[in-house]
Amino acid sequence: MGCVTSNDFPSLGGVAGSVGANLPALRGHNTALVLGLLRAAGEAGVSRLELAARTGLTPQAVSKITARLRTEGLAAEAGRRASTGGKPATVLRLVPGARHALGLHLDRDELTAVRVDLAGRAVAVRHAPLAFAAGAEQVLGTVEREVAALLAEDAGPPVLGVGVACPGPLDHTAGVLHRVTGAPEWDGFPLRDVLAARFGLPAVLDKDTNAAALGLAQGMSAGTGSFGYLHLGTGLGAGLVLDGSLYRGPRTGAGEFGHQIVQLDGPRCSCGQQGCIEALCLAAVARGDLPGAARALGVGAANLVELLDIDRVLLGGRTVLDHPEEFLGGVSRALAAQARTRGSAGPGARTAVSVALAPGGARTVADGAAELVLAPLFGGHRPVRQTGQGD
Amino acid sequence: MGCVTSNDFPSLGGVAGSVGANLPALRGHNTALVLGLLRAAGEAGVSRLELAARTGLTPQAVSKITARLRTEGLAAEAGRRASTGGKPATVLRLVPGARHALGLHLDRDELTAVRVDLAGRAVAVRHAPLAFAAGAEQVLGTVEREVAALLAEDAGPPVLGVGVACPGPLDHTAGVLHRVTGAPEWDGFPLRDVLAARFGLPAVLDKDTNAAALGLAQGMSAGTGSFGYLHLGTGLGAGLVLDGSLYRGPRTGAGEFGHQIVQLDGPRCSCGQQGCIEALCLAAVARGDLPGAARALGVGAANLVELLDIDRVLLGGRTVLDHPEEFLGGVSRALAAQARTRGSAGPGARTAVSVALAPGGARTVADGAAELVLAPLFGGHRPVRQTGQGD
DNA sequence: GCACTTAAGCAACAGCGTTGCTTAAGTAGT
DNA sequence: ACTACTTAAGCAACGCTGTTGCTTAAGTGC
Repeated sequence: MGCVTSNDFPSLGGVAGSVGANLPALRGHNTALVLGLLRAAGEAGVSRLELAARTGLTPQAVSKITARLRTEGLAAEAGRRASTGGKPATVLRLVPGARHALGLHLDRDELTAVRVDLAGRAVAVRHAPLAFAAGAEQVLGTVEREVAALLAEDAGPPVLGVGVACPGPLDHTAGVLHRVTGAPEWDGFPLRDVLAARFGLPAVLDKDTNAAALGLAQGMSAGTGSFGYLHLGTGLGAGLVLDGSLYRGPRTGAGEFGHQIVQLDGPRCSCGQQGCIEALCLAAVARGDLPGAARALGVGAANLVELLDIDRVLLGGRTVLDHPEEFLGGVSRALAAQARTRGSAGPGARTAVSVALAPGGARTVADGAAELVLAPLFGGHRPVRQTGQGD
Repeated sequence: MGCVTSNDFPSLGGVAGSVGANLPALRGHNTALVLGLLRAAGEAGVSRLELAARTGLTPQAVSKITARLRTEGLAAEAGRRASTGGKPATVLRLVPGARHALGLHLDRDELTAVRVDLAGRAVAVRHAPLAFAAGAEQVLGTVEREVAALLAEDAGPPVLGVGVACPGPLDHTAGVLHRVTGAPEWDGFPLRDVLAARFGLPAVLDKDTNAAALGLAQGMSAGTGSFGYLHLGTGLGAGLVLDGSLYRGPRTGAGEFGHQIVQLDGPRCSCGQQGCIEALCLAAVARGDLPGAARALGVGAANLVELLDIDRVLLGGRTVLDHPEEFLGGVSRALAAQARTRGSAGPGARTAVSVALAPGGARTVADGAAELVLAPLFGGHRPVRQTGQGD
């Protein structure tokens, strides 16, 4: 019988149900894979043979793919490696400046807009005050002005699209906002399509925490692996990257970390429930009890680690950035305490999950928003089952 | 029997990076997709044109694929639909009896072994007492006897492999057990490879909760979607199906639901921490306070729903099965309370997540273990990039 | 300077889904 | 009955994919 194995191709996201694959899809998959490896290699570059080894494709296939990428200007040769006894390998690198993407971070009181290259590095950054609650027209005006400024950069490469990150809740698939706290008139606003129409560019909408997590995922070495990004600002939310890809949940509702209940019958939260992490954290911060806030956050992080087996916890958001030491310390203490309870011998033992501040500081979300546009180019690094070579 | 070797069940994780796809992979993907749709259609069957519409492939491609499946005996024609103005459609159905798979549930005191067909229906079931803590040789002897009995079925179809479900922790990728509570000698035991060698069949090892969740995922209508399976027996664990595929985490550690902390400074748990759901639940059950136990479980379920945006919660395990009404009621009350706090107007509104007992009763895990073998055949229903792309 | 090793490309090839057309098998109108 | 139309499905040719076999390029080591 023929081999009946499943092979997954990376998702473009939002597609309902499973979809068959044809030759263009195959080609796109492999191209994205190679581009992703080129990107991950960064300045150091990769040789064709290394690409072949990592993708499982034949060297000849890699040669064909990289030749296409070079003619499109996305990749270039960049010197040679030292010989290892034979012809020295030619190093290939991504050409970061071949394309750009825009990232918008619409926060409650500020807009951050970035123009990034294919490596995800910002080549232009703009800030502007914003009154998100002031209504659509005013906000759209500000957005349009800042984006126009970024697009006006003289003779830059093609811009692939605009990634837009907002506070939730919203629907990533439909590109529609839901009832933003304190700004009811946005409920149901099709922000993605409106912006796409105004700029004549593809647009992607996602929650700020999701965008940040996606951007941070790019920075991590392993394409696979799981981590959580915890964002403590005016509220508390999380972005989850599971097995190397952003998990949004069926309704873009995943990552509502703030209203995890960690204290039965605890203090009342603004959401109506009792004992939510967010309520505990914000109350502690308000009364100047940073260790208490950090501890509440740490317990939530420990729960997250326990439930999802994640490798790493990254912290961000204004409140965290205002007091980085306290929060890092509190969370890592909570995770260390948790790790101590999981036996310390045998192959099942694991050390405490590492905690760190999310790199990028105040620009984490905007950079991540641009990544919403870039990520599909690079295949999302999802593990794919190896081929079942015919009989 | 062709290509069904242990190579067909590669460790899905652990692979370094992503893998390229070639023509056999493409073919395997589409074949699995079609097989999955045939399975989902069940007795009713599907026409070729419907398959084409759902996969996005051309009718001609579907004809070729289904022709291959028919010659392999995996699919068959089964009558015709009523005409809708033209030639009536030919109905295709999966031939469930074409292959079988075995599922083993090794619990602490009992072994359940099933032989299932391609539809996942049990065609033979065996039970045997087991002393998991009594050591490897004794357990393996019992397993071998029961499996031999199942394999001896006269002239059955080829058996694709053996799925093995155990209490955690363990490593699905390596097929190795970790320190099972109360049975330290199992720590590091390569159960998967030992069983594969003894039976001469591919074997897959996973946690009982994961196996159960995988099996339950098969039963659900939508191939995509997320749900959680909560298992309350001697311990408390969870199996997570996210976006239609089982989430195990990097170290098969996901789903450690029992030690989610929901009460800061709560009662001490056997794990060393305080306020774990498991501790609260078990203590409540021990003192006959079923509503209290159900409430603790409900709060945990609500946290799960909030964090992962899941569609559905399924309950199982002995303790739940002993008092189904109490737990169903308690958990659904907790979820309803949570839903009330999320505004009730606008497109973002969602009704309370549905709660139900996991179908299958005491055989949920064993059936799911068999599904560990079957699932790769059917493609896992993962969303896949749409065709075309181009530049 | 010869043998060897490693890198990469050229050309022919097998196999995938697609396209264009044909055949099969019904319904609906006259 | 007969034609026209609709829908389902197969046959044959095709374009394009990654693969295979071989050749060329460019180093190292004795």
